[in-house]
Amino acid sequence: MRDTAPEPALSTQLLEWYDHHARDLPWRVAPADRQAGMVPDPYRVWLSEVMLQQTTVAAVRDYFHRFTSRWPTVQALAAAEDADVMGEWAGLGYYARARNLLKCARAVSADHGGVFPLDHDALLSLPGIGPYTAAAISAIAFDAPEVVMDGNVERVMARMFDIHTPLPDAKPELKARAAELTPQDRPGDYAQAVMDLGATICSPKSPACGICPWRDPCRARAAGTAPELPKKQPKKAKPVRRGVAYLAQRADGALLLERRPDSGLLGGMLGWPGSPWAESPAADCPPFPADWQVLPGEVRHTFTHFHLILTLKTAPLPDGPAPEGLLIVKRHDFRPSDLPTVMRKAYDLWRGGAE
DNA sequence: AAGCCGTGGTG
DNA sequence: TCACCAAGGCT
Repeated sequence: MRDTAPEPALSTQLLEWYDHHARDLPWRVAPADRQAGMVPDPYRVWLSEVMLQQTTVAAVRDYFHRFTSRWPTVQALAAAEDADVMGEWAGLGYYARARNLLKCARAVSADHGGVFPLDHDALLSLPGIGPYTAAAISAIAFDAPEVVMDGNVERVMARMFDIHTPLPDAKPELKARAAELTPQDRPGDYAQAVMDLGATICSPKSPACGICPWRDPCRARAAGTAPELPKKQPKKAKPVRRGVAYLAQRADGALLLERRPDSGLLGGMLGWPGSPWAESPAADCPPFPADWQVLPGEVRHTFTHFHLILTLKTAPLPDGPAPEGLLIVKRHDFRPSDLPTVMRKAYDLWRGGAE
């Protein structure tokens, strides 16, 4: 079957390019080392792939180092406290990934003896591991000939075969094309090679077709359509929402925070108590009665599907127990780096004004 | 099964 | 400034 593949040489051309141009990434085994018999650690492959979901290599690097330094194995991660993992993930975004990361580590630890399963369907059933990540782990960690489909591969395939069908309708055809090119030999390196190609040369805006290892066979390059592919459905405009956040500090420096519910926006993360975020003017619903002072300035932040303008109010926090559902965090237990970015911006604006 | 879910870099 | 974009998964 592989012998009748229409373009048997293409994967080889790409692998030759990868052998010389593979990026040096902390979770990666270099092609020369891999061919010398070195094997990637599935834990590191899994952790990196989850972090890389919808996230750039540049943003992931430091997080990956901190996580692997603090939790070197999946068992160590499985034994971690929820709040510690959410705190380490703070700033990276898509916080459901962190919650599922812990669930997955605990499932691997409890149900699979601390070893990531080789079986593709077993991987797919784990929390936070979908079609892409299951294929990526199988290919990269186990060198299995899985078809790895992500945004890079979709773009590269759309250009290689000059496919103008808009996403997501084009997905089945793009996957079929990708499957035709996936080799039996070195599928793990091949998967990383296509993604490296998409991230460095076959980039979204201005692809560097002149130095592309696939410039000759690429149909979009020949047609001059590469920069406009893949076509995508237009996206909705983002509405503006407004809200109020309340920053209260006790004389000894302790702060009033909340642990957000596990589901929904910023689920499971620390944050300042506040009003709901709505398109109508922000309601005023302070966590306790006080003479709340409006802070000069405002916090602006853009989420996936709306812009947020946040007004900050401050008041002294009285002694005594925390209001219902809220959390008093002592000065020395509070780390701004535990906060998701919008909450960090609020803290920075407040502290900046205090100095 | 479309909508929800973060963030930082880029042009 | 602002829309677009990234090694997607869940519901």
